[in-house]
Formats: sequence, C-alpha cells, structure tokens
Amino acid sequence: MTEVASRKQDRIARRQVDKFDARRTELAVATLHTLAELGYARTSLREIAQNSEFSHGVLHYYFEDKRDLITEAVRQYEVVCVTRYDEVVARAKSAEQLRDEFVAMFFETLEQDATLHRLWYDLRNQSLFDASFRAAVLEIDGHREAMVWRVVHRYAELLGGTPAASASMIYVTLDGIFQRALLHHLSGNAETVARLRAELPEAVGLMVTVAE
Amino acid sequence: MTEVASRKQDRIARRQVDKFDARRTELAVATLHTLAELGYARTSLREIAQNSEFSHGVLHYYFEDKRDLITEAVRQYEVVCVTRYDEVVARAKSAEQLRDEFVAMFFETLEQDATLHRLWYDLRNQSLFDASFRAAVLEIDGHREAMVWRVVHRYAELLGGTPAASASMIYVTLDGIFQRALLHHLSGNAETVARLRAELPEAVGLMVTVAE
DNA sequence: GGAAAAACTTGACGACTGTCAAGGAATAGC
DNA sequence: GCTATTCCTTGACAGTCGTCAAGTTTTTCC
Repeated sequence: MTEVASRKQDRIARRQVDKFDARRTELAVATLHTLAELGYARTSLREIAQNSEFSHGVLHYYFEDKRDLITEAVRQYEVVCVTRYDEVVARAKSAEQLRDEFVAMFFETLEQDATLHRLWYDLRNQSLFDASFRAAVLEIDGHREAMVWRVVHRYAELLGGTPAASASMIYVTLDGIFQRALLHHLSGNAETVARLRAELPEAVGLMVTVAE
Repeated sequence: MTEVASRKQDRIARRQVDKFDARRTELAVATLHTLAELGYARTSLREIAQNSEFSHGVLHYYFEDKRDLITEAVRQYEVVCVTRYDEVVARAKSAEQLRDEFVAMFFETLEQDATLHRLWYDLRNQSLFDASFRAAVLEIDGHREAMVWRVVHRYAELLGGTPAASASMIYVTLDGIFQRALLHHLSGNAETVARLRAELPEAVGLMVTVAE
C-alpha cells in the first residue's frame, strides 16, 4: 500500500470510529433518560430502545452487554453534572455572593434535574451490591467531592479564612443535604425542602473558620 | 351463640391471628435477608422462599403481593436498626465517653450489618422512583433522625452547650458520613474508612457549641 | 376418629427479560 | 452502477418473573 493510500485508510477508519462513538454516545444518553425515568431495577433494553429512534437489537451492535451500556450511561451523567458550580465560583466577587449563588444553584438543579439525580443515587447504591459500576461510581464521587471542595475553598478564601473540615466531610454533608432535599422534593414535601434551603447558608458558614 | 361460646371463638380467632402474624413476620425476616444479600433489583419471590423453609407459593398466602411483602420487610429493618444508640446514650457518664462510644458503635454496625444497611439505602432510593414504600421510608428516616438527635442532644447537655445545627442537618451529615463509609467499606477500601473514623469525633465536636 | 378449616406445595399461565443469529436496508469505495 | 461493508431490524431462543388455581398435607375442633 502506498503512503497516501495508507493515510487515506487511516482517515476513513478514524471517521468510522468517530461515527461509531457518536452513535454509542447517542444511545447512552437515551439510556440515561430511561434510567432516570424508571430506575435501574425496571429499565429494560427494549424500553431504552423505545426512547431512542432505533430498535432493541442495535444495542448489542454498539455495546457488549447491558452492563457495558449502563456503564457508558453513567459516564454521560458525569459529563452533565460534575462541573455545575464552576461558573458560580468563577464569577463570585464576594463570599456572600458565592454562598448565595451556590445555594440557588443547589436547589435549582435539585428541582430541575431531579430525575437525573435520583438515578445517580440509584446507581451509586447499585454499586454496593454489584462491583461492575463501582470503579465508575467511585470516580464520579471523587469528582463531585472535588467540585464542592472548589466551592468551599474559594468561599473560605474570599472570607479570609480556611475550611473547617476535610473535603470528604464537607462533601458528605452537602451530599446528605441534597439527598434529603431530593427525597422530600419528590415526595411533594415542599415545606421541608424550603426549610433545608433556609438552613443551607448557615451550614455552609459552619464549614469555614475565620481567624480573628 | 352463648356468651361463653362467643368468648371462646374470640380467643381462637386471636390465637389464629397471632399465628398468622408470627408467620408473616418470619417470612418478612427471610425477605429482609434476601434483599440485603441481592438488593431490590435482583430479589425474586422464589429466591426469598429458598431462604425460608417454605415454598414460593406460600408468600401469596400471607401477603397480598410483592409490594406488601417488601413493605413488611422494611418494617422489620426498622425494628432491628432504629434504637441502636440508645444504650450508649443511657450509660454515658461524660461527653467524651458518649462521643467515643458513639463513634465505636457507628463503625461497628457499619461493618457488622453492612448488608442490612446497604439494603436500607437501596429501599430509600427505590422510594424516589416508586411511591409505594415512600410512607414507610419517610417514617423510618424520621426515626433515624430522632435517634441521632438524642445522641447529639445528650452530648451537648453533658458538655454544657447546645447543638449547633438542627436535627435535620445533624442527621443528614452523620448519615452522609455513614453512607460514604459504607461504600468504601464494601469496596474494600479500609484506609478510607479509617480516615472517616478518625475524622468523625471532630465532626461531632463541631455539632455542638459551648458557651464561654 | 372423623369432618372442617387452615396451611402449604406444586405446576402452570402469560408476560417480560437479555442475548443473538439471519437477513434486509443503507452507505461507501471503486 | 456494481460490490462489499456497515448499519439496523426482525424474530426467535432460553430463562425468569409475579401470580394464581388446584390439590395435598397438616392442624383444629367436636
């Protein structure tokens, strides 16, 4: 084969791979939405296919098996959800502004992306029973922790103080609040959500100590 | 029917009800263990029956349907898990002792009853998708909140201070720590669990403010 | 001990599951 | 425009699921 022909071959192969990956991603997104709607326990391949424009057989053309598909869907969740607060951090001019916009964003995504978030917790929980997704889950959990740490760290900086607890502790606290708010939001318990919202700024305040 | 006969009938009926309930509970406990082992998504009625000494058909003799059975199993979880720290509170003579014994118990049940706890989180999560268990879940969650509140409240009392946050906030924080420790415990990540354990006393300390 | 009631087993049903092979439709390369 | 490859659909498979009816075993009551 000449060099030109070889390079051409490469280009074609690459384009095919790109196309293949694009379709994979497309199907993973459809999977993500189906999972968000039904939950892990009740999501079938046929149901996923119905939420896409293809038939159920195509899933085995693009994915090894169901695990492979769902793992890819989890990865899509990460793309969507793990840089959420970065713009808030970037534009904050004062500690107060950062805190308030963080709280606002926190409850905005809670309500707007509720089904997506419940899926995340569902999959994180599945990983307690099944080691398949565990690596992906631990990775995303780490990214979530880093994300809230950037917020609190910057908040402390703007206040001229330092975080009062480790990244781990701060993450599990905020995540715990989020989970509970989500449960009550989906239960139609608006006043409990409102109460959590009212308490969140104070909780954030407790996470930073300012030297006197 | 004479009065005597009627009372006798009552006694018989009551005994039958007791027997009926006893068997129901027995089957609910078997269900609980199966769920703890396999998780909600993969637990079938035949599997449950195999973990009991009966055949799968009997489950429909004692329970309306699968939901009814699982709801009863959740209730059994409550019986087991919701008064765990009360003895610790009762015997504590000092704040330090209460804190240390709480931390010890926290990680003891984490490791000893890990499968049961992962089930709890699994079911709490199911209630985000399916309203069936929601009432039971919210009720148990409330009891768990009250349980940790008793601990922190007593701790503050012994220290001569007051809790620094609401019962809600304190619960979600401790629950968040527990969930994360559970994830890493089941992932075989012992050093992360150890780190959380080392940080827990400090976190508890932050939950109480002492007037100076 | 015999009849009635309760407790339990067995086997079957229709529906649904993940997987995959066979074949049709679309596209790419010449 | 023809061929080869890629893409996608269809239908079937073996298995599992919750449910339930029919029948057997055990217990209860007189």
